[in-house]
Amino acid sequence: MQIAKKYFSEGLIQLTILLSLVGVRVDIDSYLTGYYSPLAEINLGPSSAYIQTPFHILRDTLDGNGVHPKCPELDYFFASRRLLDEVRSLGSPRFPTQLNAWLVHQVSATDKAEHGPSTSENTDSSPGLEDPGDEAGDEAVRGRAVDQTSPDLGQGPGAAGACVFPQQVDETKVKEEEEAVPVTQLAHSSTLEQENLLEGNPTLSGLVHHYAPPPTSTVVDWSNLLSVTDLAELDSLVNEHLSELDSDMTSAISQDVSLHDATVTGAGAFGFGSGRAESMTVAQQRRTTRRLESTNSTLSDASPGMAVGFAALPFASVCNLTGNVTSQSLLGGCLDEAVFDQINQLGLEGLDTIDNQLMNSLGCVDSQGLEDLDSDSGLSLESSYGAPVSPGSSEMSSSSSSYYEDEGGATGYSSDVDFLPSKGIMDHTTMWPPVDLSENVWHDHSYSSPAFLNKASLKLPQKTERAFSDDEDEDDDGSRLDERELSRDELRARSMCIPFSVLQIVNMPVEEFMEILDCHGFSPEQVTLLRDIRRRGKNKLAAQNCRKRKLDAITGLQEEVERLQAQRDRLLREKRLTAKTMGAVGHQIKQLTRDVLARLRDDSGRPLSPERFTLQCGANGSIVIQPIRRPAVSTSAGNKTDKRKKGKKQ
DNA sequence: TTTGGGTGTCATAGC
DNA sequence: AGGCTATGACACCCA
Repeated sequence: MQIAKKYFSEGLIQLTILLSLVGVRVDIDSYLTGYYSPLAEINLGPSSAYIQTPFHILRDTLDGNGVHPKCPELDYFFASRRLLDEVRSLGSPRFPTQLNAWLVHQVSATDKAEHGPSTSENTDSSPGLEDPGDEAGDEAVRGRAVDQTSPDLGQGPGAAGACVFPQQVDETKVKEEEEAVPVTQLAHSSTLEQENLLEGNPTLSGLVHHYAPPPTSTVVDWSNLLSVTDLAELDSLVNEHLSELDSDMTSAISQDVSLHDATVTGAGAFGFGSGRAESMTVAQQRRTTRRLESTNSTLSDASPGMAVGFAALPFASVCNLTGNVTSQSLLGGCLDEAVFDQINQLGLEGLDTIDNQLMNSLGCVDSQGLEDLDSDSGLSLESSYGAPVSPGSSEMSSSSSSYYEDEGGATGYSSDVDFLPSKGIMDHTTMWPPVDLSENVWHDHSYSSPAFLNKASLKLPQKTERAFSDDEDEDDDGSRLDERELSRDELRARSMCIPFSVLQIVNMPVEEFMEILDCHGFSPEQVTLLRDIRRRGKNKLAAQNCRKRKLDAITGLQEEVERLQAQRDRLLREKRLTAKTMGAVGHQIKQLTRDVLARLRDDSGRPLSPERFTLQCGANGSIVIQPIRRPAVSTSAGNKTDKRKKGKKQ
């Protein structure tokens, strides 16, 4: 046996070198020499191989081949990188693979002498695995497992037995913490070696691939799945709930089989990888393909019917529906309803996201509206309507000369001439200063169109034209045009001998307006008219502004509605896809759980019944085998409680 | 004749 | 207290 171990060790090293040279990640030293759990790698941040080393990029490029494959840092990197690839390729908990290796370890440590063939051999029902080549491969795995086992591994989980039941938790807890990482590494290493050995060995690879259907389309779709880009949010969410799950794992009764390699790392890997998933190279896709095949190989080696490959097919096919798959489909780290709770909370998060986006979008509208509301200027027509300055603005009011500008005031509809000037009154127009007569901008509907600034394009109400045409047919065209443009207030002002235009009255500062009222000796009627003209003029502009803002708000809301509808449709599609994916993952997890439990043995050597036990995964990677609580127990307890309550009532 | 949009004006609230 | 702004409501005009 020592010769066989030595043979396999040396051969493994050589094979590792060869595989590394051709780009296949094989890491033995990382698990034999150091504590480099992927969780620690992630937590350590820059020290993490996944983060710090650029080899994961260089490795996939031609330039990356320049890195020596036996570089120690590369080994560390390959350890985490391989784990990430495994998780990425599987998209589900890796515990079958790891537990498979763990069982190998168990057999090699304790039960080999008693049971002879390894557990994997016992569980192998595939006829192909009965092939001598497979026996050799299995033996190789066993040999490596034994060979790589450090002295303290003999006291590891294998020595502790297949299952650690609750009463053994206290005794083994400390030991588990100390030995979890090495055991995990051993498990991973052995499993990986098995995979890589299968890949590197044509015979074994062919055998395994015989049982692991590697549909190319599925693999490619899986790669597409990994190129999902909308996973960051889900990853963060899942990470949070993984920590919550960790706190809930109060009854750890099994060995730490480092499922966190698949769970936490998986979440972290997708969290990190989602951002750059789009840039996944062809080499990565090929590697992913190879990983998936090797994963299938491993599980097919154990139980073809329960192989992950079969279970992953619907999952991958579901994920094939679109590339926009949420990360729940890729997590698979939680084995219980927490996954679906995360999905549920994902929906809430999504709603929150929608709400936030909606609020942000509405906030823009509101802010704009508030800006308008808070604006001292009642007019914001400067940019929209060609009005140079808001007449009602404080800035405008502070400028004593600005109201003489040619401002596009709204034309009052002079058609409603209830105060038509008489001929005598019209004579007062000669008393007006020339500047007033030259300012025909009163009637300018520049609010609606800047073109109204052009007098030639003025469009006067027919009624106005008709009204003035009755009185001023004999006037020349120029003066008649001026009269046509007079608003009702302008006519009133003229009739009241007020030597100011409406525009002046409206736009002059309040101080100046008050001074005019006080110093010009106007009669009370004239003062009232001046105040009314000013009030109506300002209110007219305010109404124009108000309507403009209303139209803008309506337009903005319509655009917002369209955008939200599109977003809603997209989220609904994602929701449906996520539900399908999670259903497939749940099914897969159930299958894998049954597979794992079928491989485990209790103290009497009988396989654990899936009906009696279940697997729970903690955020720290620990796998807990928990007995299923019978509903009848709780029911009976509930009945007892009810009886007690009834007794108390009686 | 009806209808919808545009506009001015009034009333009112709030600043 | 008075002015200003915003806005709803109303009336009118017009295509």
